[in-house]
Amino acid sequence: MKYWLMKSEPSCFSIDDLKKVKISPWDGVRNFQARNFMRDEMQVGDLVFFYHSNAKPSAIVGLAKIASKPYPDATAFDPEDDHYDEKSDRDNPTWILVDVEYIKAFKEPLSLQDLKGYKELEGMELLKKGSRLSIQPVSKNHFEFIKSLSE
DNA sequence: GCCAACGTTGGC
DNA sequence: GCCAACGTTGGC
Repeated sequence: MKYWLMKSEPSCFSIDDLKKVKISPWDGVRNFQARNFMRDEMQVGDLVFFYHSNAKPSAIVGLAKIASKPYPDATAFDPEDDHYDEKSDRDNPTWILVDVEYIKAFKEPLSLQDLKGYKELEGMELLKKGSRLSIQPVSKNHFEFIKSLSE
């Protein structure tokens, strides 16, 4: 069992959107590091913190889980899509994703600012200066600590 | 809207 | 393979 944090701008796709559809492909990722986590390391059943970036405030807002094995991101082949990538080959797709399934939204979002106040979370990728990685592993200790904060 | 940090691209 | 230019992310 691994633990993850996945960022999304709520104006684009929020925890409420995921709640409505229950399960959704995590499409549009165009960063190799983030892709590699989805392609190589995620397992069905892994738990995920859903994070709202560029939000007021930016915060961890809920819990989800990985719900599929990796498969190609269809939006990369759609010229009408914002995330179209003309260099991605259907026979050898560049962009790979997994499905994410809603578990719950936290009663109170855990804001980035608040999270920075806990010494227990020192070293967490999300809290590092200049951290932009949109999909990142979370250690078991950090995951359980944050989950306990949400309860 | 600003800007720091970081990733990607392309000339050489 | 270096690195300048450019684009994107994301906090503030």
